[in-house]
This record gives sequence, C-alpha cells and structure tokens, in this order.
Amino acid sequence: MNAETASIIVARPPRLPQVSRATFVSAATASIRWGDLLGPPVLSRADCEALDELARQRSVAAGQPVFLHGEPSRTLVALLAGDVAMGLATAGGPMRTERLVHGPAWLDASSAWLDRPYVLDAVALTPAQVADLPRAPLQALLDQRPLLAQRLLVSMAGEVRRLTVHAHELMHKDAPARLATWLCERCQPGNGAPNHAIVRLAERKSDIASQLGMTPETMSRLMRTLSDQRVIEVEGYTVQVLDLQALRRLGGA
Amino acid sequence: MNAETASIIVARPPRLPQVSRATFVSAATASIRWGDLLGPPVLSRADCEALDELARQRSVAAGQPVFLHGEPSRTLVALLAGDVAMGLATAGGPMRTERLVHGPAWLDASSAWLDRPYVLDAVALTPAQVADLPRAPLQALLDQRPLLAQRLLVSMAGEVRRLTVHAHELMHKDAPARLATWLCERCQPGNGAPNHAIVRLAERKSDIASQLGMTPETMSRLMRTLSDQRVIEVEGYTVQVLDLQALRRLGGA
DNA sequence: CGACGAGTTGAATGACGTCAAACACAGTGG
DNA sequence: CCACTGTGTTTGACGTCATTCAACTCGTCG
Repeated sequence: MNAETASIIVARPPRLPQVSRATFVSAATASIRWGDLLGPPVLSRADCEALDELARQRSVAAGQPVFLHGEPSRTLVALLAGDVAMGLATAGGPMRTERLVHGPAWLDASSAWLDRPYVLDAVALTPAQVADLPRAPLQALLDQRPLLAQRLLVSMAGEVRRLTVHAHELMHKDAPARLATWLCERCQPGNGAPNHAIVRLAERKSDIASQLGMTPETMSRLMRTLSDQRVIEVEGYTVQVLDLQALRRLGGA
Repeated sequence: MNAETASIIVARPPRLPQVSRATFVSAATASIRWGDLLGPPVLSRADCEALDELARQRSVAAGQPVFLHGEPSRTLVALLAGDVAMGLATAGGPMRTERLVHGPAWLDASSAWLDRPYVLDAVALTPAQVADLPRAPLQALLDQRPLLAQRLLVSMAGEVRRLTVHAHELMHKDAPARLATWLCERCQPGNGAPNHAIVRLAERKSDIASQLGMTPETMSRLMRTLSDQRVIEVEGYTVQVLDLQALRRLGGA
C-alpha cells in the first residue's frame, strides 16, 4: 500500500510535506480502476466497460478547483489519482481543509442524486485526474446492471458510517482524544514490539489539525504533551508511538 | 404536516415535553408508507407490496432500545411511527442524544450493507413501530426492481449530505451560530410579517442542546441572550422569532 | 405536602483559539 | 558559500467561550 502511494504522491522529503508539485499523471485518459471506487468484490469486465463509456475524464492542475460549493451538481465525481482537499474557502484566506481525499476515491457521489448544489469546495493539491459520471445515463445503466447499483449503495453506506463517526467524535470528544484516535487509526506496525507503532504524516500538520477541527497551535501543543508523557516521540513528520495502549486509552473518551 | 404529527406523537402539553407516554400505535402490523421513507415520486403498488413482504415489523416500548451499538447489523432498520433517540449511552448516566428521529424515517440504512456493527444506540422515546429489512433478500429484490435501488440510493445521498453539513457546522461554527441556524431551519411562517416566524419546540430543550453539541446550560444562556437582543422571544416551548434576518446573520458564521 | 424532573441562573474553572514572536528549513540569487 | 526570503511549525502570553458544579424556581405527580 505504501509502495503504491509513493507512485501517486511524489515522495515527500522527510521533513516538509508542502504541496508536492511533481506527480505525473498520464495526460491521456487512463483506464479507471473502478474496483477501488466500488469495493473489493471485483467488478465484471462488462460493468467496467460500461462505466468507462459513461465517465468523462478531466485533469485538474494543482491549486485549481475540482468543484465549488454552490455550483449545481449534475454528475457524480470520482478522484482517480492525486490529492484533493475538501472544505469551505474562507473570505480572502486559504481554505480550511475538512477532509483530504487521496485518489482513487469518490469526491462526491451524493449531491448529484439530490439535484442540489455542492456543499463544499474541492481543490486539487496535486495535479489530479477526475472522472465525472452524469447522473441520468448512470441511472439508466444502474437499471440494467443491478450489481453496480449494489456497489454504489455499499460505497455510500461506508460514507454514511464514516461521517456518523466523525460527527460523533466532534460532538463528544475533546481535542486530545480526537488526536489520539486519529493517530491510532494510522498506526503501522513498528519495530515488532506489541505496544509500539509508527505513523508517517503525509500531509502538513496544519492540514491534519484542520481535519481534526482544531488549530495548528493546539495540535502542536498536544503533540508536545504526548511526547512529554512518553506516549509518542515526534521527529519531523515521523511519529513513533511508544505506548499504543496508552494512546488508545486517551482516544476512548 | 403538523396535524399529521399530532396524530403520531401525542400532543405535548404547551410546557413540558417530557417523554410522551400515550401514543397508540396499532399493535398489528400496519401498512407501511414506503413513500415517506424512499422519497416523493410515488412507488408502484408492486414495489410496495414486495417491500411489505420483506419487512419484519416489531413494536418497541418507550424507553426500550431499538438496537445497541456494537450489535451486529443484518437488517436495514426503518422507523415507521414514534420517536427514537440516537446516541451513545454513557456509563451509568442517561444517553446523550445525538439525533432524534421522528417516524416515518430511516434509523439505519447503512450498517447492514457493510456487515459491521451499529455505531450508535437507538432507544425509543415513545412506543415505536419498527420495520427490519433483512439485507440478503432486500438485495435480491433490488436486483429485480431497479427503481427501488435508485430510491434507496437517493435516500442515502440525502443522509450523506445531512451529515456532511452537520460535521461542517460542528467544526467551524460556535454555539450561538449553531443554535441560530437550527432555529432558522425550523421556522414556520409567523403572523404574516416578513421578518417574523414561529418555532415550536417538540423535544426537551436539553435534547435539542445535546443534538447541537452543547450543554443545556449554555443553550439556556444563549436563548436568554437572543431574547435580550430582541431577536427572539421565548415562552415555554414556543419561540417567537422577532428578527429573522438577524437570526440568519448570526447563523452564517 | 414532598419528591422529582426540567429549566434557569451564577460563579469558577479550564480548554481552546488568537495574536505575536521566534525558529527551522528549502530554495534562490548573489 | 552565504545572506535572504517564504513557508510551516513551535512556543508563550492572553482572552474568551463553553463546560462544570451548585443553588434555586417552577410545574407535575404521588
């Protein structure tokens, strides 16, 4: 998984994950990996081809919007490759990232069904390859291919679950707990010790903070407190989790 | 709509909407109003009957759980009639209501698709009539009736949108703004004046506060501040909005 | 009448955001 | 090689908003 990631996002220098600028996405329409969007049980060749025919691909340069809040939504939007930040642009200032999407994944599979405008802005952080699926023909396709409809349903169910948990945590967990659970979720097995793990930060810390609903300053302070408590050890964009158990405890508020 | 509501929830006394206890739900399986669950364009008679055949109805007494977090989810759960609070029970204490669902509406149409346990607890506030749709046969049904799949997809899309907005507001709006937008959303045309409206509170104030992610105390204080500013006027469970424009401004933080 | 639950109000604490300064580091141009 | 700049992070001081704890009111019910 990490190897694949590296092929899409340019390897970030050990310290300083500012917007990566290299990242070559083959300019021509690449073949779309629908399986990554619609879940594990592999899709039939025919299903994929039908979707391919519907999808309109476009490239978005780094820094450019994929869509903006308020725009009417007529298509489902999938991110094939690249990174896109979703949030709401503040007057004048930069965008407050509420979520960072890493292709391949859905950017917005719901607004189009409701004939309502987008709720959030989406801007590309890296050059991005995007596929638009117009609603009407997709609907016709789903009528013929029930398996596709199932898959889409399951994808949306996952989104509902993710958002439910997220809203719950924002309501009832304080900042330390949110950070702790976030770290736990990204733990990768460390040096073999059962209570040890590693987290590599692939985004700017301020973006992570923004997604966790706190300011960069608070996040920095929380990291320091955790370090002082010998629960983690931070060096640049690598976090060594020294006491995974304690970290989980902190997250379970 | 209000007349209908009154027929389902017992008319709450003007002051004190504690858990209503009367509410007669016909004990036998009532005919299900699928249109209310799956959106406006009316369903065909055949579709409805097919769903009726699948659905397993059950009654839940007030105070009893409809489902609990952690339980494996094998069915989609719809609330046909009654009120159900969703949230997470705290150790010992009562439940922190994160959302109050008023039938007919979906309680959980997503967990079953993912074969994962429920995320939240759901307990009936009034006697409730619930329908369970087992996943496997429903899936088979959707394969035969694409229209139903579409409708379900649209319902879930609405849920995604609702949750997205909710998460956004929790992150970036402070308590006064959240209360203001909540009030705006429930405004009913008042005495004709363009800047005037009425909001009738159908739940305990502490439940409303809980759904807005604040404590009852803060909510009470915020209501008082708004009254002092002559933006609203509170009398028991009836809120007169005196300056709708100002209220909207307060909500748009 | 007394008990209870819901709501209100006040005072005190604390968590988190804001503002500002210092720091670290990469890239740039001399 | 070295200043110089720009961006991102860290740290400190400070203010504010929201929670907590507690007392008190009001209406209902036994």
